[in-house]
Amino acid sequence: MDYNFNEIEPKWQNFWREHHTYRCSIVPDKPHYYVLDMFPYPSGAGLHVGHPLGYIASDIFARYKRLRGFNVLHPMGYDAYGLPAEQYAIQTGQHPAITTDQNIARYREQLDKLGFCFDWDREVRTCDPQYYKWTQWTFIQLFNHYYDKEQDKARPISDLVKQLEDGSIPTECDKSWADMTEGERQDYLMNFRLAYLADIPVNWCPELGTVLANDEVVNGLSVRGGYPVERKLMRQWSLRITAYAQRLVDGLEEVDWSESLKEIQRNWIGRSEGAAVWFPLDVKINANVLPGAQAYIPQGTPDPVPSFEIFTTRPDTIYGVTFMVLCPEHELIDTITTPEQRAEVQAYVTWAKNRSERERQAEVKKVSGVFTGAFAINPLTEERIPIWVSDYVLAGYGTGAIMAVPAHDSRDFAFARHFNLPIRQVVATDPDNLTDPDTWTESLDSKTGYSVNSGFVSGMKVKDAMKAVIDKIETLGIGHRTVNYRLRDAIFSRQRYWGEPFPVYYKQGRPCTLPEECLPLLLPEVKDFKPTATGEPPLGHASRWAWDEKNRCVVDNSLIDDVNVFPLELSTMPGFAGSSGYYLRYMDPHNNDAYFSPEAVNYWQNVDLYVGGAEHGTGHLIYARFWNKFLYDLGLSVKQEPFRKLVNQGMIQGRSNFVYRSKTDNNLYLSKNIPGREESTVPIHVDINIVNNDVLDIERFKAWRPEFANARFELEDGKYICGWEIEKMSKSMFNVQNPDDLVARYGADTLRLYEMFLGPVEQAKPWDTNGIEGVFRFLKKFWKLSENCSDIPADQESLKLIHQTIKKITDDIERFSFNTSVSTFMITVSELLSRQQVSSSIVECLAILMAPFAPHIAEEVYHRLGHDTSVCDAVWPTYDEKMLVEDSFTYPVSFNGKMRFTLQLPAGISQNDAIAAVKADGRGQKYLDGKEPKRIIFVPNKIINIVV
RNA sequence: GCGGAUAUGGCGUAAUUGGUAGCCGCGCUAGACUUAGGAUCUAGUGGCGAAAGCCGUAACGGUUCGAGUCCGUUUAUCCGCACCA
Repeated sequence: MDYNFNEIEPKWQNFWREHHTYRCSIVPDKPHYYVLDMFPYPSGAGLHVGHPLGYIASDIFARYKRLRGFNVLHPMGYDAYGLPAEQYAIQTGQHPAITTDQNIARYREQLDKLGFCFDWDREVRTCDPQYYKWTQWTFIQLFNHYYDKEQDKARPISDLVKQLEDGSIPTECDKSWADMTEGERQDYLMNFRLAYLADIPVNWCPELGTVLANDEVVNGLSVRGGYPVERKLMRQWSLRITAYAQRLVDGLEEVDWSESLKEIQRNWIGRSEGAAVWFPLDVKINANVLPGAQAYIPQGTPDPVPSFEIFTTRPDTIYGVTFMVLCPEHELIDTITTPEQRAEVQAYVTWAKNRSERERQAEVKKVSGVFTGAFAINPLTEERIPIWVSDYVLAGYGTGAIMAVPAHDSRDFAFARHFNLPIRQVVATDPDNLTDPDTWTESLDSKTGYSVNSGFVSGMKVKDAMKAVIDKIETLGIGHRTVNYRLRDAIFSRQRYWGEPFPVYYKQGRPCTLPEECLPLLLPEVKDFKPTATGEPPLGHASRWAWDEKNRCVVDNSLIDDVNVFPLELSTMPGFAGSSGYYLRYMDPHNNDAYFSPEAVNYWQNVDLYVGGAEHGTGHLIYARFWNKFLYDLGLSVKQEPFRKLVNQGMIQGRSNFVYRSKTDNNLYLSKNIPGREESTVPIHVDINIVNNDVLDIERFKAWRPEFANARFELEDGKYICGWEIEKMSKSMFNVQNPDDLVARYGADTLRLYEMFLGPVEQAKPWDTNGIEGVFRFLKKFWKLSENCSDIPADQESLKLIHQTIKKITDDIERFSFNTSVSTFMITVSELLSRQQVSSSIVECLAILMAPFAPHIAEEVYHRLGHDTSVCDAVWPTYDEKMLVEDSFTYPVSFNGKMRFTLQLPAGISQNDAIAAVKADGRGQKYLDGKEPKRIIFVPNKIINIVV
């Protein structure tokens, strides 16, 4: 009988479904293992062969772990909120929920065909109210907690209020807690809540009446429509992820992730050590009447001095400061600008504030700025330093103000050159050979060398000078050691429809959260998915979107009276909200009383293996770690890090095919290798489905599109050979390979095996359908082997082979080397097939080894060998070291490091005996040429090398 | 610019610890079987050479008895960040 995957695969998929083979539950005394895939956004395009790559790898590992006796949690779900469905709704009126359901159904169908061992009883969808109830719940907790820097953890905001009330901590502003009104107190607390409202600059497009993401804006115009976009401050929810910056850096030490991904996260968080230094202003006014300036009391002076704070990573260069720079948003600007400079400064600030992020980034090299007319005093040298404003200083980092040391910072250098400001060298690699900085073409940014022209630190190494200057600054009380992070708080509001509604209503303009018992707050129906005419988010269209505080329910907007009934928040949460905690929900997905039960989280602990794309390095993987750490502080999750081991599957690129159309004759196509083809033709993408091994199916090509119907061809050897190139897999390049087609032609087992055979999981690699025949042939061979085996005891040779195979496959799976596993299977099966007879015990063992990779055929073979339980519940075979011992070894014999011939010798041979054997061998005599070896390197069971 | 990764036949790749470079598969060549082959099987397949042999893991240099593997310099490609003081 032939290998009939069409019959086998649906049969076992049904069996697994009916027997709930992949359902899992807590088994207290059984070791557990949690294998997770990053859940997909169900796009309308369905899966292409690139998507399942990671799922196949994790499926193999999950099945392997189960065979090794672990209780395996391997769930799947959908990241179902998102923009494409909403965009589609705007265009067609189709409700995103319907589109999403359809896409999920299609995804599920495609996934089911591949034979994954997901426990679908645990499926979650981020748009399901029973799921997003907990997303909203977490938001409320974030709102109701602050970060206690002393205890280094989140604590209830009520604890902070208590401390403010009893005066154990003072307020960080002019007014005391007791003097504040209730409203002022709420505003004050907003500075501490982990979810908080703040005015954030956004890309506002008046014409579209909506907020646009950075990549929806190009050159100050909207991508859609090309309308002008302006920067506008809008009140947005943010998450105070920066409070966790240090813990997010530290946590990377304890996870098993690729070094490159850890590095991406470290860079993103951007920890840098340095000093905060107060620079006094050269003005003779009281600090209290200088908005933006703060008073500090220098040692020895009783009077407070108005001053501003800067951050620097190079305190050692403080003697080289020749100007100061404030960011355009700095609140000191208005205060200190002199009347003569006012007009110019105001014009610059307005211009700078209106530039989009993108414009700013595009013109990084362009220097711009303006002098305020004001001066600061260098606290160490007492020099008067001019204060400038420039947008190369960023508002969101440090204090938005810097000391500029043009000799040793390339940005300051460019600025100084542009505005003709002095450049003073204070660091030199060779202090005895100083050159004139005016002749420099670039600054000396390196931290190696010695301080020069730097008062008491002159002559010190840079590293020592840094420490010395900070110590001095701290002694003088004008600054301190500090750490800054590049990481920004995460903006959590989206002016969109298809996302989680905030469980928030506004009482006299101040946010209140819904009672937890009232969750979920359901996403309301709207008649239009676009922003409202007044520029409000789509939820502004909802007529029933008000909160009745008394009756604790959503009511009609007409009832809003600001006494009992209040307006609800109109923004929705971003995509990363729902994906930040889904791995925890999988542990206990049907719990209606809690996010997840303590029993569940105490059993499963964390994700042991997480598989997904590296593109989430600075998004999801940071947010999820933050989310988890917050839940950890709350005592809910039990591990600081959610994902212990992480594997990034590489992208599968497309392999495009081209035909070559003559430049002079639109109906003439030249085969690839025809001389002169390159100059006389243009390449045109051709659908890879009508090309086989780069040979074009001419009839199908003519039928493909009307413009090719009358095509004529110049062939080579009677064939039309197409060109090819590796590109991104995309519809427009006609190089998308749909897995369904391949499953129909070869079966899921073949596809699974082939995707793994392609190369290392982590590596990016091109898809080439041509090779799939090889693994298909292999499965057919394995099938044949299973049919030809007989119930006889296994011979020694076969036992040795199968034990070698067990060892190799086990090692390979443990180190995620699935491509080499497939090749091992091929070798073993070919070898067994060449035998006269094969014991069915050998085949059974092989079936178990193959079960993680090709579960359908393995299940079929396993049952045919007489089992009536699933191969999933078999026991992973173990190998016996004794079976692997060889009694001889084929030595490569080298002379002067060059391998000359091989010699089979007994395994335990001594060096002397081995050399004697070489000398006795005719070939050995030839290379020795009568001479005595100068040196002999003999590594048992490795190599013999003779130096003559 | 900064950070990270990668580079091996016509193609995807293998060589886990410094020890026979090219396993396995595709493709290609020849042959067998066949009415036929886009089925199956057998043999061959890094380059040069008639052979002996020589050369060969992006390039150059180094360490070593021995380097794809370690070190240095360079080049190319990919990814991330990008005025973060």
